[in-house]
Amino acid sequence: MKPENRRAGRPPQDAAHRLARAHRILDATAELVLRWGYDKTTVEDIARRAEVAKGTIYLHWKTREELFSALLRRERVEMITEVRRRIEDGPGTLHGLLALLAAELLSRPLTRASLLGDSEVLGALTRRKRESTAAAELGGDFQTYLGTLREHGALRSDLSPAEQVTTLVSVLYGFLIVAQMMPPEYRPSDERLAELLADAGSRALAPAGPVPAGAARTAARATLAYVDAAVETAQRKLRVSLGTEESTQ
Amino acid sequence: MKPENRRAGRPPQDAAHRLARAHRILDATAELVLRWGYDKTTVEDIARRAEVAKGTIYLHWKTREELFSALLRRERVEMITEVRRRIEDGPGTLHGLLALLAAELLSRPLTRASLLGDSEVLGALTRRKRESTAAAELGGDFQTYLGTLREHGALRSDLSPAEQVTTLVSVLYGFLIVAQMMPPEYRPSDERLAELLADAGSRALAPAGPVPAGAARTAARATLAYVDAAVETAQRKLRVSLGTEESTQ
DNA sequence: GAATGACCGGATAAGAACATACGGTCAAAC
DNA sequence: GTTTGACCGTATGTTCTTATCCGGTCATTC
Repeated sequence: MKPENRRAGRPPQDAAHRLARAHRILDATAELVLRWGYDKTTVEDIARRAEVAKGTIYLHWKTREELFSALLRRERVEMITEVRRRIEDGPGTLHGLLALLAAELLSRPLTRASLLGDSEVLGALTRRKRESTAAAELGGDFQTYLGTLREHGALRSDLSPAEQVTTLVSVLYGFLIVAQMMPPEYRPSDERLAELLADAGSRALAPAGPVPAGAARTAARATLAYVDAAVETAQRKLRVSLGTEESTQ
Repeated sequence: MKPENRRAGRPPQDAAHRLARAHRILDATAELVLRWGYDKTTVEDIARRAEVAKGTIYLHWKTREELFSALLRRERVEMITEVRRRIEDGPGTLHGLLALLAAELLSRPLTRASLLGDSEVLGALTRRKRESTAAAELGGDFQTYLGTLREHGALRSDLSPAEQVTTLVSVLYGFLIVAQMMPPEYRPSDERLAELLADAGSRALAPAGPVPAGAARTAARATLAYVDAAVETAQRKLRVSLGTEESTQ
């Protein structure tokens, strides 16, 4: 309506520009959500901060919710990629993997909030579908990973695969939630917490007898393979959320 | 006002009758809270069901909240007493203690709700003072118990006492909360869950090397002593809540 | 004294009427 | 074809007012 539109339309915008713009929008979203929380962050706020029109956001995502889903998925990619990068320095054990995962989870407010169902930050988004939560998105590959470790004697064999997953998830959640509830003066540092968590988790699944020769090497390979797969999965889901790739289902 | 009072006043009521009546009121409270939840259960409902007048309840407790506190404390006494009874059949290990505690917690709706902060059942009571929650009421003795085990080589010594408590509390919470979140078809049975929990908890604190000779016997004695102390503590707090004993502080 | 239940007042809910905000659309501008 | 932002309808607050409820008290009864 207004004739003095600053600049409507024009440069056809190639794919690279489109992608950069999507990330700019996600940057703005992350910043505002961390400051005000999901409930109080409006699409218009985001548009203003990303310096695009509101309608432009809807050229990328069909609904507000899909926008936030993309944000969480991008965070998840960053997290698991960082784990992938740092795991090469370590021994490639379950213990090491848990410690890295915990440390990364603790240092990323959005991912942590999404995992813990922190309604302070994520508001109504928390109460939504639990299926597509971080646990579920990375959980599928995880069970097969544990299965591999078990087959090679790197894990105890008297728990079913499902029970092993339950055990690890419980330990993970337990430490994160309890730490959050503790008064700060009693709370261990994030590094120490990651260590305690990894310790408890790996001990819970440690094999009864001595580890077979060569199991360490096999385990390290399986761990790396799992993390690689998890990175791949996370990236694929992110590409779907960014419209870079069609959803295959 | 009404002249046709069924029967006001009379039998001076000795202490035994008083106590029996207090328990009748608590019975009624438990039943109604389990059915309707804390928020929806009124003092008048309770009075009606316990067949006393509303004012009579205030002869026992100064406020509604103190009444519920008494209820939770009574539950806690029953729980820990049952643990005390059943632990004599077992080996008196930390593993055995955890398994019994978990099993009892899982089978007692009110205690479980109070521990998990289940606002479905306990409503506003959940959001109140976290200090006097089950964890805190039994936690003091617990840390000294773990200290004893550690001194005798029955626990690893590379975690501080506080870290040991944090670890066990995290494992306990984690299993209970995660189980509650799982879809029922994946959830292990309560017995199995208690077993997994006890396994994870005891392994997390297991000593590095072999257990010193005689440590098992010492540990069993310490475990029994702890449970006895916990029973004693719980009973004392209950007596305070029932007006049987003055609060000493 | 002991027990009762009518009664009190503050808190909370229910309802109505109104205002605002926000997710999502689309005709117009380039 | 791309981008925009005014516009739409609904969902969500806000501000009153009114009604009900319920924790706690206490004069009355035995």
